[in-house]
Amino acid sequence: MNDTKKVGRPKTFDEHTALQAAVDTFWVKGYDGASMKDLTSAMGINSPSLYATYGDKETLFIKAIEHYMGNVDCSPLDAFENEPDIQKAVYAFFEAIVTYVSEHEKGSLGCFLSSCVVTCAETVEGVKPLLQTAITESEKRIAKRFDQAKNAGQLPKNFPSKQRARLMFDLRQGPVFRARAGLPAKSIRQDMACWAHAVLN
Amino acid sequence: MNDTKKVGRPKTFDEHTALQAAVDTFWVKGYDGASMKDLTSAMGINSPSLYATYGDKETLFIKAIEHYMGNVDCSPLDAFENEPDIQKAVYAFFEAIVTYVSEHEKGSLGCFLSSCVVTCAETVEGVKPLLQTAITESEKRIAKRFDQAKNAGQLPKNFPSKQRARLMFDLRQGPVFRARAGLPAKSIRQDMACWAHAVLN
DNA sequence: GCAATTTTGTAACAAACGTTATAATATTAG
DNA sequence: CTAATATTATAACGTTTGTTACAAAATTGC
Repeated sequence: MNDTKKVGRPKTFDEHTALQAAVDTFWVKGYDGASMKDLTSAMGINSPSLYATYGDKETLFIKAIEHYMGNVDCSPLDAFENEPDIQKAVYAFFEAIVTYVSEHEKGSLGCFLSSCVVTCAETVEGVKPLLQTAITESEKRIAKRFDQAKNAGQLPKNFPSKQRARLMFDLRQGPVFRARAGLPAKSIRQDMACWAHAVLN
Repeated sequence: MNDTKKVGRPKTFDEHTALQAAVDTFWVKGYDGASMKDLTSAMGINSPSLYATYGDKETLFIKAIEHYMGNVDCSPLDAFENEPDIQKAVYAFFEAIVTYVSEHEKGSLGCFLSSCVVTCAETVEGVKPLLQTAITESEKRIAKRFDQAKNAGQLPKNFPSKQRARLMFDLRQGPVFRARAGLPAKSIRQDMACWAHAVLN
């Protein structure tokens, strides 16, 4: 699609890779806590390149959120969707949550949206709508999987898919908070079987 | 206790009131997003008074957290502890949560600890231990109330108080996140009866 | 009333902030 | 090879940041 030959010096960095580095930087330091110097260093580019490619800091932040929402694999949701047995799928979801929030490759803890972006919901324009979209989209994905299980006879026909999807989403925020607070993964994991049980019964 | 007469010009502000204003400012703007000018304006004092009374910004932030943990009434926990019937108490807890996270008097949304402080857990020294204490203390208060209900015969003798306390705490983080994202209180409230049911059964 | 003491308001400080002008560099079109 | 163009790197811009001297103001003890 975008293979039209362009005149001029070619970019020396990959836009998506650099944007991912921005996500990781914001994730650890927060929007206001991450300086442009922090960002350019982590992204491996100079500020003029950053401004030309992504706009100012606020625009970069919005794009980082959109990148996270659209391109980053959410391993807990993936685990939930890919496990055929619904009982095991719910458990796999919570199991994956613990790993996701406490053992992220870049060392950042918790969840980018609920441990970092959330703070500037009231101060950075455009953040709130994105958060709301992230919430509702996640819930839809979960509810869809429940409906599939209902059709497959794995769940009773009156199983309230949407409500249990919201329950699963809300339960998820607990481990996220605990991990960000520095509580060890082991202590968080102890409850996940119980949480899965609460969702299914 | 501290009624020893002191020489010198008397303070023109109340330490606790000003500290509460600092909490509210941090709550809305975050640690890095709140400037010293924001803080002094909200607290109604000049920077030299602030530094003399509370120390630098980081120390003020820690003291604000401690003030919030120790002096601010947590209406959801209060509602939970004061309602004699345990079933109603759990429901009252979640009911109070919705009001607390979406209708705070100063306009700040969510929870100070899980919507604001959490972001700088990795960057501001001393924050993580405080968050961990807040989590475990909350769980202890909830578990204690469950034990009382068990002794009063309102709950079965094998009711897992500590685990359900953690469940209640984790469930709480969902509404906190939703409210901070700007979702209306009405949409959050719809699930609270179900969440209470999940805790009790 | 005078000295001692503590807090106040103003104003300044260096450092760091987000952002951009400028010029050198690396590519393509003709 | 030359002209045109897009991206790079350096360095600077004016603000805002957190923090602190300084002197005026308000109290107590003698």
